[in-house]
Amino acid sequence: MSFTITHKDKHTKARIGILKTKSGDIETPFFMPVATKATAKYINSKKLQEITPAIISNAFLLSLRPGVEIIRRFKGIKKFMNYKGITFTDSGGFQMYSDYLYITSNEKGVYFRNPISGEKIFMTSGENMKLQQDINADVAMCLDSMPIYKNSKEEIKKAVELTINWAEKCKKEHDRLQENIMKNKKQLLFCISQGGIYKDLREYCIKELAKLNFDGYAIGGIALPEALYGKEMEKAKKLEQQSIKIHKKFSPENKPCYLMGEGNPIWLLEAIALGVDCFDSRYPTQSARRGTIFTKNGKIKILNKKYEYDKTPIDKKCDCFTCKNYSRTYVRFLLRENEPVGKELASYHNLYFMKWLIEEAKKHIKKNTFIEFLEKMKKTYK
RNA sequence: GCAGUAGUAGCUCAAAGGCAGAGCGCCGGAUUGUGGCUUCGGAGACGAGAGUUCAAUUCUCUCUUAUUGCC
Repeated sequence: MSFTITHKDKHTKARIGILKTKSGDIETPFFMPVATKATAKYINSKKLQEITPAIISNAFLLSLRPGVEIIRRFKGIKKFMNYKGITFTDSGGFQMYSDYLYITSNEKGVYFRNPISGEKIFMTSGENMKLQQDINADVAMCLDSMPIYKNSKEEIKKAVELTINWAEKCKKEHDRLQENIMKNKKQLLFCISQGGIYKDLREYCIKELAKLNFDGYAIGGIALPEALYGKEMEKAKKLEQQSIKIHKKFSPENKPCYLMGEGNPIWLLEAIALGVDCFDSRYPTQSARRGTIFTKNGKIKILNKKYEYDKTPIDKKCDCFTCKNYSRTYVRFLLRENEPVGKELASYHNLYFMKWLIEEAKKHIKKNTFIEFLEKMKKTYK
């Protein structure tokens, strides 16, 4: 058993668990920054190790550059980037969201456009498994078909069918590829459910996936609120939570649940309350680079004029490297000047905040006070 | 002193006898399994005066400022 639940909150569905991987154990819940190209932008892997137990990279994009052969010669992404935490790779299914990269797909696989050479690439679900095995992260993700909000229900249903079809093929091929590997050295494989905001499609998709005995069950395609639901954020949140509830209801209780793409601190906590164990997002790092900083009192826009003469740290209550050493004025100036160090300091802080957030959440789950923590954060994190 | 050229947004420049635009800068909002480039809003201007005209920022004249050349 690769996942063990060690504590269940008495008042919500929040829980603490241990996920065993070939690189070691990781306590859930946890948050992974996105390190698409084997680095979180502006944060090197050693710094990353200080502030996050896991990262997720992108197998498809890494296969374009530097190419799988290079990573294979390092025996995998961990040694390639010299990161000692837990690593995940995403298949590249999410890149169907990108008009620039995605061409089309069928039951066998996906056609992508190589943005570097312009050539058309066809990748089967099985080839994707081989690719992720070569990159050798601790956890691989199934190739899934991610529908976008513009799609009709018919199209989303097709995406669900394709996702299930590929998941079956991925599982089979992954089992075959890992066949001769010792049990504690095996790469884990998580599937991803789709279905957009449609309850029946979500239910159908996760029920089918639940039959296949994956190591983890991810929820895909819902954490892009504006793209998915327009500007009605409250409605978006409700729909997201509805999807999570359906997913949880029909997925195995004793397997980790991964909400893909969620990086909004409060929404993330609410997802934990529903029993989600694992998250990833570009949001903290991307926001940091663009001047939105997470603090214990809420998001601030450091580029706003009111911080021009603010000599206090980004977050007075934070003891991260950035907050211990630098003022808002300075970080603001660097970001305005587009200086890489500004992006680094801001990104480091936002990731440190995510680490703090998850650690607090875990403490409260262990004390059965998670619901109070959630309510407090909702009030103070404006 | 004479001759030429130019005065349009904070800056660099457009256009047009009838609603004056852009880029940069400024102010604010978005940002969620990151190819790359972020992106979307907002505020903000016709050097001064007179004349021609239904109508002038535009044409004419005077002044003024800047700039170039010549004496």
